[in-house]
Amino acid sequence: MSTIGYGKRGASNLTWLRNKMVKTPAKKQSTLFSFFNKTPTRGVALSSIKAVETRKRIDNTKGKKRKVGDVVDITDDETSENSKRTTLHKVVRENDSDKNTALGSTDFELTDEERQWLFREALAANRNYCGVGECSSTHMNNTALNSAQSLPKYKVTQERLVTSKSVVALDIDRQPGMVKVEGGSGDLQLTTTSPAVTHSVPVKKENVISNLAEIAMPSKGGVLFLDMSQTFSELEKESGRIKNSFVLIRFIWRVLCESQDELIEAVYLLMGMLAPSYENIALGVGSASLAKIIVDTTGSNRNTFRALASEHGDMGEAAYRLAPKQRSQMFVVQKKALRMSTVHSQLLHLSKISGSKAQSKREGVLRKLFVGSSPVEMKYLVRLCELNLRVGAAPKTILTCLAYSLYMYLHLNIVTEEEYVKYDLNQLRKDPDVQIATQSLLSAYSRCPNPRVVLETALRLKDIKGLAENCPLTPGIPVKPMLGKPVTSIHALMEKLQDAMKSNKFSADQSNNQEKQDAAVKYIKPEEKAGQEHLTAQQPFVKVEHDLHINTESPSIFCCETKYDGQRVQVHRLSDGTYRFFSRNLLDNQAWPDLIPMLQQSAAQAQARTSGLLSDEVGTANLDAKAKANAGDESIVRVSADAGNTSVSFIIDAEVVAVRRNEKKPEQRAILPFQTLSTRGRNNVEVGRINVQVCLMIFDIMLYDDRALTSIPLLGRRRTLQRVFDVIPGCVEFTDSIETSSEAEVTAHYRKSIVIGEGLMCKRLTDVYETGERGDSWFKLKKDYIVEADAPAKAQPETGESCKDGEGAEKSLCGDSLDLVPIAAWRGMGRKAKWYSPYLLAAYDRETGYYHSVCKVMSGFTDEVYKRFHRDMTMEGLSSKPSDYIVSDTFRPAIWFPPTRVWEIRGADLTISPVHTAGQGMVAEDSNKGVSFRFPRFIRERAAEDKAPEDATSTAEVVEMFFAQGQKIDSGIRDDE
DNA sequence: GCTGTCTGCCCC
DNA sequence: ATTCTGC
DNA sequence: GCAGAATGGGCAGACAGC
Repeated sequence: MSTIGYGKRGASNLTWLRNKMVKTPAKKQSTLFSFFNKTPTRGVALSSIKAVETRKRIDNTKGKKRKVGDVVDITDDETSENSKRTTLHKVVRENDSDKNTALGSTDFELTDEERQWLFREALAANRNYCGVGECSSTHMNNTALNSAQSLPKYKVTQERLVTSKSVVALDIDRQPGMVKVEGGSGDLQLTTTSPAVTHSVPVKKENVISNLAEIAMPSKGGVLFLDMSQTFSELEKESGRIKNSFVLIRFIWRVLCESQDELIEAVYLLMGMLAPSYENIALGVGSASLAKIIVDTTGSNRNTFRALASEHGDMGEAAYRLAPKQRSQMFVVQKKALRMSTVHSQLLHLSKISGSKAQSKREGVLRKLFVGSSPVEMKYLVRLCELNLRVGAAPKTILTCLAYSLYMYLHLNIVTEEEYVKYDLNQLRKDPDVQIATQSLLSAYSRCPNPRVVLETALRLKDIKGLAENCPLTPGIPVKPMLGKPVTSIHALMEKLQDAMKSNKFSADQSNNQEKQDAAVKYIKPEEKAGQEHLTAQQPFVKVEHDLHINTESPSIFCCETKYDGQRVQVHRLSDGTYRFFSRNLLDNQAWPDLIPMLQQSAAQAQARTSGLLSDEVGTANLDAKAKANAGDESIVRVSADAGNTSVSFIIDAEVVAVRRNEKKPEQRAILPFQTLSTRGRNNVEVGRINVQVCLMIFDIMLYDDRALTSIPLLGRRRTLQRVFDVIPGCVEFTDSIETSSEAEVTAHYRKSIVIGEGLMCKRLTDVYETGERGDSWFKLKKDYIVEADAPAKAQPETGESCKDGEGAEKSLCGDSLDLVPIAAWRGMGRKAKWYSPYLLAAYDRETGYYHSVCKVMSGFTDEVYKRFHRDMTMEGLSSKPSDYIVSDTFRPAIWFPPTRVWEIRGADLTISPVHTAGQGMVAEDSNKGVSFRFPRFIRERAAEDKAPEDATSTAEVVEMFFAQGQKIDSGIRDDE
């Protein structure tokens, strides 16, 4: 008997065999083949053992005339034992009344080519679409049963099984509920267990496959999803970034050479994406439905799956382990090799499913994919569905590797294996030319985050180094926003800014670059005295002129802006006058139609002001009245348009905040908390029914009138901004900012900013807008980052207590922390699978003696601390929830703890919580809502003698603190004038 | 039509 | 959002 | 210092199920 199934095979075996294969001349491969049959490599072992039993039985039947139902093995040629020729015998029902199954008898041999191919397939382990073999009827039935049962919820009616001895091809066709027999004899009857549907599949003559190669070989070559899955697998095993990047480079290079038509899909999948983010693709498949589908398609059950997923901290791994590995033992199972483009299009298809029964339709699509995949493929299909590959290579790494691969392919013209292996990738890494190419691609992507555009541009131009220039900023396509880096004290901030000045970015090189990149802007290098290391605060150091005639000179080194607690938006106005809004993560954001007339007004006023055309109509426009108009109402647009050309394109960076702006008394106008903003509708927002008013706080401009401003310094961009927009109080404003070089002024602005907003942003005025994230020249300072010792006002006596506001005391300049009791925990996922994560924390109600949950924490623990807590607290663990713990019953932690510890937890704000129970009923009218903690993180464990659980922050204190900050927010009136 | 559950390259 | 880890 | 990973609170929206 020879059976080639598929299954997990040790890498060493696989490699060894593969090498053997490559090095063995074709003639000898038949020998190898039989060796393979008898060698219990993992995954074939089971079949091999059974093969022995089978062979014995066959020996007993020798000499008898074969009848239908007899077992004929695939053995070495019976007539010449030594020749090792392999024959497949097919014995089928002759004389069968059922015409569908009367097939006649066919014997055929494997050609060398076919055998070789089969061998390869077997070696490829999970390229599973080929399994050849036959066995005793008992064995066959069992195997068939197993095979079929491993399909989603099928069971096989045994007595109607195909009668042995045939090459049967099952084409599952990735159709749940559809199993098609393409060859063989008899009926294959499969019954689904849920729902109860029976498929009786007659084996038709026309489906008999006479040429094994025909069925077994993939329709075309190229790089398959299997190859991709194995690449992922390799990445996960290794931790070295460089080593892994070589694996990726090779893979992408292979795709370039062998499957270029699928390159884009491949790159998307590698990046864990399906489309540019601004296309707002969402699969609608989360962990719950994924779990269900995995359970279904592996024929497993919920508890087994859960246990496995929890043990490994990974649903993909659980799927991998549950996926049937012996599926094709007795069949030649042909499933079309899963192609990367198929995976991509099927997943994309998921996102397009909506409406009633959407869930089951999505499950159907996924089932098809899963059933048609091998374990490794399944593992990464699961990960892809989670859009979280976690193989240590996120989009940026992929893009870097893509640049290398493209470089090798396009610039070095490496297109064959021989050429490839000759190349030293380590050498390549150091090549300045390659580095330029890499930077160029990354830069292109950050300005045009659309893999398809970048790739197609590269392939069209056959060039990567010039990619950046050929992927310009485009209104309508979001750019990656600059992000701020947290700093923990004003002192640290000043140091960073000074350091930044020393490593002066204003080298001659850069200014040349800027001139090249942006012809519209002329940058004049600051005059430098010979030998001067860096510029001092006293001298004007930036001067930018461009054709907006903005004179920008400033003695200041940096600017400080209030950081508002709202939502980041990138606003684009296209030259046709349409507006688009993008979120921080570059999603197309439909939530702000009411901003359109405001911006239009602001731009029109500015235009009128600067061109001296300010009309009364524009100047006195009652925006509040107009803002209530529908977005489609052109009144404002028309009025503004009269004032000048307001369809000039722009891209600006801003924060949307919720405001109360329509109050008559100015002191009642206010910026509202983030939680209020978040209650606004998200899509199909109708201007007339908006319940939360918003104000746009603008702070940067990246493009104006189709000219990129990203390469001019912040100072120039700020001046441009102030020129092309007018403030409309409560609607469009600039962030409250100062330009300064003095620590005292920074501190003063910080004090102001933590009242108005959530902190301070500090930026060097010399910095260009570096789309993408690598330029960390923006710093953010928030109250809760600041540690006590570094607080600007050293008003707090050193008590060892956390930095908390005392009653009546002046507000401290550092954030809140709570002393909470860990009462439960879940098991971590991924790299935290060995530990508890997150922990559930509670405050103590001193009146009732109950513990009420406040938040979960997963941040702030080092691995060591995780280890220690896991070790110690497992022993303390309780199997069920103590009755004095008041927590939402939707929480199902893995373990509960007695109240023995107190942890200091730091966070930003206290929020009204629909799930946490501390202060329940005391903070929101007519509701049972409690209080929770935003951005919680673990700081340290308090010594038992220092603080007992009963001394932890009480629920009453939590409520008190909530109201204390609430007052602050409500009274935080903007200084409108 | 109401409620509960799940999802989100969600927003922070 | 925050934070830690490996490179 | 970067890149990656693992998670926090809480909202609207979309479905499923009654």
